[in-house]
Order: sequence, then structure tokens, then C-alpha cells
Amino acid sequence: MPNAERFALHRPELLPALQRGERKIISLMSSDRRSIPAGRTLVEGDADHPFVYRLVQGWTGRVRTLPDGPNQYILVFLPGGLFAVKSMFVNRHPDAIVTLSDTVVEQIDHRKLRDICDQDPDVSMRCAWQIVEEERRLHGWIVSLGRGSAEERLAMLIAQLHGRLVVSGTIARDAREFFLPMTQSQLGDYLGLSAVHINRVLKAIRDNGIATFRNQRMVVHDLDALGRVADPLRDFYERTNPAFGGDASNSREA
Amino acid sequence: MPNAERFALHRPELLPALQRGERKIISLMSSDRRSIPAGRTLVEGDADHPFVYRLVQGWTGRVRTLPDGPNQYILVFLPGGLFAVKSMFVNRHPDAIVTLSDTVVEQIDHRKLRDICDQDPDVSMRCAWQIVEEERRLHGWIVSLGRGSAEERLAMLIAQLHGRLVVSGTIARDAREFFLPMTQSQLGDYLGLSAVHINRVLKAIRDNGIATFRNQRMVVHDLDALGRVADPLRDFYERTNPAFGGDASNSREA
DNA sequence: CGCGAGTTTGAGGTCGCTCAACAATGGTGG
DNA sequence: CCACCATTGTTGAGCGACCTCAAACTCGCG
Repeated sequence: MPNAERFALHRPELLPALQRGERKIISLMSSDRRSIPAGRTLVEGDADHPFVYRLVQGWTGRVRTLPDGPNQYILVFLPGGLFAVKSMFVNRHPDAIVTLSDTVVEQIDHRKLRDICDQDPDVSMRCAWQIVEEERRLHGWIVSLGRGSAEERLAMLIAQLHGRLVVSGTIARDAREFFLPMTQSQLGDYLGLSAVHINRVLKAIRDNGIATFRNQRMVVHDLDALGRVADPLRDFYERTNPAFGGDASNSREA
Repeated sequence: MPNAERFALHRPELLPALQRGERKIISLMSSDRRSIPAGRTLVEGDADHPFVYRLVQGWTGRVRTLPDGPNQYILVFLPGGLFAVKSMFVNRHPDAIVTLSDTVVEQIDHRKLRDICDQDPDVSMRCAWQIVEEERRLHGWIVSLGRGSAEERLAMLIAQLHGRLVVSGTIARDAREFFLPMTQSQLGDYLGLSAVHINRVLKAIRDNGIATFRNQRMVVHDLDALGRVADPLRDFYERTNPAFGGDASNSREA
């Protein structure tokens, strides 16, 4: 059953609609596909942005730049997800959306998608799900930033990215390494820390034998230890995460 | 035009649908109304929660408690808003929803509301708007927690609450004080700071002549200065906020 | 080979923390 | 109406996590 796992955390009765919506959106958007190299700005901050996107390959991120220079990443999008779904409701954001790696995206005009949503509850459900899913992750992120130590945040980030890549089918469930196309400085901007401190925490988890990050490759040596470090920031939704002992069967109703 | 301002930050062509949706939801939910005193837990964390709520009076907040004790508030809901709209999509959250003051809420079963959403695009739009609006505020909150100093965060919080109370019609646009039913400890849990530090920052802004907080009343003495302190965390959506020089006419399309 | 972006490490500073004591406040019952 | 208690607020002292600044090192790439 394709994509069952992706939607498994939500009300199970919605699954069929979500899967139909997913298929419809894919066929809807696949006509307008383009490749974008790493490091480009896909959507300017504070500018009109009439499109909703689907990320076919690569990573993108939503990032805000403060007036005096510092950046803060707000969300990172992984292959298979929709992003800027909110374009249907707001015509601009204060945030930019940038490519973290070389990417392939598909796009659709917000009006066209909204018209389809009005007529097709499957598509509408799939879009709503994407927004709800993002908000869910933002909640966890708030808790991490507000109450997590640097080490806990970094461990949680690694565990979460790993889990999301498994769910999206980008890597196998038993894979222990993955492509992570961010610099230490960008990781700092994501975790609300300085690049220097990221470097030190990265060294600590390397010395602990937990994980090694080098050359855009994250290698997890001790998944259980990773989960233990991240545990204070763990939430209900992470129950399917390999770092917390989750397996695929775990993703069904509680 | 009732509630025009509330929805003014979004695509203007959606306004009529939002206003119709607002009216429909109000008449839909008003049959099931109840009063709840301050300090109660409306929705338990990690528990089934089959309802969507409308907050008629008072304040509520979404808060998560970490395994080792500390709390983090994620969102604060003000009169007139919907909350737990995500109940339509997920059957449980890791967060509790608590009453910060005495409140009056209305509720509706998630299935009933979802059925109505499927048939009525106005209601569906109003619900989607609520989720999008929340997500928008979460983005700003992430930036605050990740990159703002304690003083900036607190100033931003005051400015934002003030602005939201104006928009919701709870206070007049030129009002300079408002009811803020949170303890210093709760403010700390919202801003990711300790209660002790909140107290010190509160003292600093009092000594600066910016604002005084006492006995659940926030009095803003110098709105411009408040805006200046919060400025690094300001975003596009705050342009209608009185602390940033916003007025009602400012809320139209840019 | 040399350049530039990214990483690593050290030294020293500061913001916000914890712990602890005390003061004010407000609600309760005698 | 007052005495009491629990909660909240206030302040000090000392500490630690994370920051900034700065310098060297590594690496991929033209």
C-alpha cells in the first residue's frame, strides 16, 4: 500500500482519502517540473508567491533573516512533501524558501489548486494534512528551542530527519546513514545555535560514538544512544521513529 | 463589516467566504456552550480528544510538559478564535490545552464538523484559515525562540498580545492596557525562560518606562519604545500592530 | 597550486540559569 | 476582621551553557 506509512499518524479513517489525494496531486502537478541547483532562493521573503510546490528530489528549507543579519530556519522539507501550501491563503510570507541541495520541484498556481480543492475533497484533505503535519512538527520544534539543551536539540534533529527519510521512502528503515545537505552553520541556524557551538556538540556526539557528520553524510553509529539523548524532547508522534525503538507495525492505531 | 480586520492579513478574495464561514460556525456551535474556571485542563496530553472548540471568553493555551518536569507553552488562544481544529485530522496531541483564565467555550464533535466542511466550502475555508493563522504565528515564535534575546522576546510577546486583542475586538485600538492572565512563571514557560529571569526582564522594561505588569494587568506606557525593542523580531504580518505604528487602514493589501 | 568555503580549536565574555531566602498578595476559615 | 497559608513575586550570589572573536586547518575545485 503506497504511502500508507506517510499518513499513518493521523485519523485512520482519513487514509483512503489522503492516498487518493496524493495520487491526484501528483498527476496534477507533474506537468510543470523543474530542476534547481543547491543554494538558490525559490521564494523570496516578503514577496508575492503564487505557487504551491511538490518536492520531488532534494531538500529545501524555509528560512527567515532578521534585520541585523542572523538567520533562522523554520522548516526543512524532504522529498515527497508539498510546500508553500499556504500560498492558497496568504500572498506572501516573511520567510524565504531556499534549496539546500540540488532539487527537482513541481509547481501549480495557487488559484488552480484552490479551485480543485473546492471540488475534490480528496485533494483538499491532502493539502490540509500537509499543513497540519507541518504545524505538528512546529509544535515539537518550539518545545526543542524553548526547553532543550544544544545536545538534545541536535540529537532530536538527527533522529527526526532519519525517521522522516525512512517514512518518505528515501532510505531503508534499517539504514544507518543518510545525506544531510546542510553546513554546520545552517544547522546552527536551524537549532538556534552558533556555528561554533554546533561544531562542539557534533564533536561530543562523535566522541560518544553516537554519530559522525562529515561531508554532508550523517552516519549514526548508535541509534539507541541517539534516542536516549533526544528522549527529553521526544513526543507521541515520534513513536514510529527508529531512534526511539519504533518499527513499521508501531505506526498503526494505539 | 464584522470581523474584516481579523482576516485582513490573507488573500483579500477569500474574505467573503471567511466571514460567511465565521457566521456559520458560530451558529453551528453556539448550542453547546460551557464555562470553565481558570487553571483547568481542557484537553489532556496524549489522550483522545474528539472536539473542536471555539473560545467565546477568556484565554486558553496549548502547553507541553517534558518528562523531567519543565513546561513549554506553544500557543495562547484569545477570545473569538477556534482551537483544536486539528482534532479533525489527528486523534491526539502530545500537548494539553489548559484554561489560563475563567473561560466560556463552545464545542463540536470533530466528525460533525468534518462532515460540514466536506459540504460547505465556507466552513472549510474558515477552518483552514485558523490552522494557517496558527502556523504563521508559530513561524514567528520559532524565530523568537531561536534568535531573540529575553528582552526582545518579552517585548514581542506584549506587542503581539496587544495587537491580537485589538484585532479580536477585545480592547480598543487606542487602549494601552489589557488583562494578561498568566503568572511570571507561565510567561517563562511561554518564552523559554526561567521565572526568575522573566521577573528581571519585567523589571527592566518597567524601569525603562516601557510597560508595567502587575496583578494580571499589563500597562503599556511607551508603545513606540516597546516596538523598538521588539523590532528585530518583527515580521511582515505585524504591520497592523499598534506597537509598530500600524493602524487599521494599514491592514489592507500592500 | 592556490583559492574559498567550511571546519576546528582556543580564550574569554555574557546571558540566563539554579539555588536560596524573603516579601507581597490574595484567598480561606476561624 | 484577623490570622494563616499557599501562591506568586523579588532579589542576591554564583555558576554554566553558549556566545563572540580570532586564528589555523582541511578540503574540494578550478
